[in-house]
Amino acid sequence: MIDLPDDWPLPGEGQNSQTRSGGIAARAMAARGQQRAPDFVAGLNAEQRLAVETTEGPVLVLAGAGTGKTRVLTTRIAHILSSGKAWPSQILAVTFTNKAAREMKERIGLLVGEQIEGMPWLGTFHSIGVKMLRKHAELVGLKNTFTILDTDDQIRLLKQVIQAEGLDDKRWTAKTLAGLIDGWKNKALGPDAIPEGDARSFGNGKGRELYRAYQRRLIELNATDFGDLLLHPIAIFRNHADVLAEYHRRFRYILVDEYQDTNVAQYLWLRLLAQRPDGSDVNLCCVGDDDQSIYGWRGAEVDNILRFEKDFPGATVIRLERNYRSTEHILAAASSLIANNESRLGKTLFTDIADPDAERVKVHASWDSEEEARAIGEEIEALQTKGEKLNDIAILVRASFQMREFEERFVTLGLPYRVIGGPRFYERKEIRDAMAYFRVVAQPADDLAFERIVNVPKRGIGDTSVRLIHDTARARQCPMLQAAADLVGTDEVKGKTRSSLREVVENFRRWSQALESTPHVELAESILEESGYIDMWKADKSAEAAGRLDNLKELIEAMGEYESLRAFLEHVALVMDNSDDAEIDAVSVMTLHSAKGLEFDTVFLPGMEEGLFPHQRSMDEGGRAGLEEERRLAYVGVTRARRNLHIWFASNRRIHGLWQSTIPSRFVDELPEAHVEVMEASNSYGGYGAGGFGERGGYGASRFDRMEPFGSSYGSPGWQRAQRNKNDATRENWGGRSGMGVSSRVERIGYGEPEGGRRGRHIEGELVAKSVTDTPNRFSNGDRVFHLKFGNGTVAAVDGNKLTVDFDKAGQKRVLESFLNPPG
DNA sequence: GGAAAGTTTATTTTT
DNA sequence: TAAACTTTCC
Repeated sequence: MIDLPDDWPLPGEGQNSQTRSGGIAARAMAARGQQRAPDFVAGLNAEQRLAVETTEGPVLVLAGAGTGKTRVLTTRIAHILSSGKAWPSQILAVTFTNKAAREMKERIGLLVGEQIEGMPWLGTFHSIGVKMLRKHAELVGLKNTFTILDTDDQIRLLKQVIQAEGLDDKRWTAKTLAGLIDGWKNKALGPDAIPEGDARSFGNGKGRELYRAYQRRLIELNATDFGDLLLHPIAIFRNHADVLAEYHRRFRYILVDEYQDTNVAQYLWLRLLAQRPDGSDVNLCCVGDDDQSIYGWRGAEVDNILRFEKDFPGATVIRLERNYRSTEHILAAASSLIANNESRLGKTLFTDIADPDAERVKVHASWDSEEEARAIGEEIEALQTKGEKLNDIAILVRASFQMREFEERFVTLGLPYRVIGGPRFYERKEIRDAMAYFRVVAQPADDLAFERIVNVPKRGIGDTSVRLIHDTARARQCPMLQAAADLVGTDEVKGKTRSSLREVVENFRRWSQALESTPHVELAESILEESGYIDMWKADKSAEAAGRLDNLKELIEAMGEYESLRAFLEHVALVMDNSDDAEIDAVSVMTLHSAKGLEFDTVFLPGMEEGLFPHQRSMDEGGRAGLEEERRLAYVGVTRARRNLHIWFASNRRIHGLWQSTIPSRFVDELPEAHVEVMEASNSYGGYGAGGFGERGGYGASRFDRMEPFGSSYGSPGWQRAQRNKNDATRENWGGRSGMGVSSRVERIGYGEPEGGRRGRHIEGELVAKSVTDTPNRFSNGDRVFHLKFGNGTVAAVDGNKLTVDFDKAGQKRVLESFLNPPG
């Protein structure tokens, strides 16, 4: 990926456009025999077909959920290629995520006949930005070896900048400033362009200076942050007409996926590329869904999509409303929900597939979040028994703290699940440390990386010495590595520190030399060995150490797939994907945000309560717009389901450690009654309100207490349900798993009393424990054991039927004996 | 340099 | 409540 001089004439592509041979387009045509226009559009509906065939002029495709958006996008590209309208290298296709880019590549490959490598300009905004910036880096004062900093580096750098300004970095945190700068960059504002008010609001009015100093430091470090990957190209386009003209000449078609998620910077970047000065604009096609815009808080401007027709006069707007994913009930639920939003272009999904057996959307109430998790767990087990694939089931939550309860439940049930989202591989400490070593080798000016690892492992180069190196470097305007090398020759550092530093400097010199000659995987291994980094973890006897060493091994292995160390570093900076192993059949648990673009047969939406969903904070901070974004998020959730949708709300939920009583989300009441089935509690007693236990004494006032029920809520499913269950709470049987029933009852009663919640919880643990204690312990200290979720481990302590186990991978956990087996 | 005690703060996340 | 982060103390 490191700059090739030029990449558009592809191997096999002739100069003469009449005699194409070997290119993708040509291959596609050949594959189709003599037919001029391959029949890609055959299986498309009229609107999709229009979206594919309207290749000229600005086009906005409003593609509702499940209407074949990706299919349109990929077919459109295939169509452009096969009809000879453009070479692969003349098409710019941008996505937001690497996953989407990858998927598009694959699908175009399938359409066109072969895995294509010929779409050099298909990628994420950022990866295309990097590509452009590597080519023209010097125009903004960078070298083309520049490093891409991630959020962590960014914050560390900002901290230094704040301190250098003589500000208190407690009062003015780097994190806050990072947020501000990100916001400015999303709007494409440089230090000189930010509003005065913004500039004054931070750091005793020094906001602007800090931003400026940060940008200066980035250039000195030969580094960019994510925002710069778009802002630098924008600056280049604006200041160097010749460069922009080159891209104008190159691109004939521009396609943008998820247009509703673009921010101002991305919009400007696109517009610069799409609008030629002579008015013969590049053909722009944006695909998106205003109803699925859920990233406003991250700078996305729904307005971009709402304004499209004004921005690009004469635009063709095509609506895709025919849904191929969900049942009519689910679509009706989605439509009725989203109809409550004001700012939208307006679409209504429909399906032609009549399914008389289709189940209505099911609304369930539960007493609290724990019961919610338990009941959903049971429902999933029932589905499993019926032969449903766990892979086709998902639990989508508003906030990640909700996931824990499900996880705990699933571990107990031994139900395989996978959490999507969560901490990424490349964010782990050991990986970042290793990467820091590699970064210094690849780019010696990377002071942030250098600082990170000069004293890792500990070599006696403490804060004082690091500061000295830092200050020396700043004074001489040279990289810290250089400054360190100079200092070694002086008396400014002494003793052990001096010899350690000499070794570090010497090591980096040697590794840098080896960079061009040694295979990069081999080099990486020696770096980690010779630096003592591997030994550091080998010597560490904490639970995680073994796992960290494994991760390092994995890192080195992953490296082998890239052609050079630099290519690998770039991959890590830009493609922080989580690989999910689809081979295992497991329930997916994830946030609604990460569910966008996915679909499942059965979807559970727990936590449908005012304050959680819609989230209180969105409403407080975003007002009406905030609420509408929450509703779009709910819409995204609903439209993920193909056949079954289960909506849950609990009457009580623990928020910041305090039990709060909650009321059903207004979104529940916005569902159409005809398509909803309010579920009776068959084996549990849900219900709204603490009414069954008399007054809500003991909990303290909930902030939801003051809220009025919404609209005509009394006739609504949520409310009816609530009324019915009000008084059932103490009666019903708990038909759960053996041993648990009793405990639940105890717990439930416990909740009725002030502070009973905690006690109930505790009691449950005890009871569960007792119910299985009859069998004598099968394991004792030091035994090797296997756990379905945590893998192999060694028993560290036995306490009744609860064992403390040091798992090789997962660390120390307390688990029930019954979930342990002998290894092997 | 590290353990212990105290303090703070609790959406959503990609690149 | 509980996890992350800071400060304090040896």
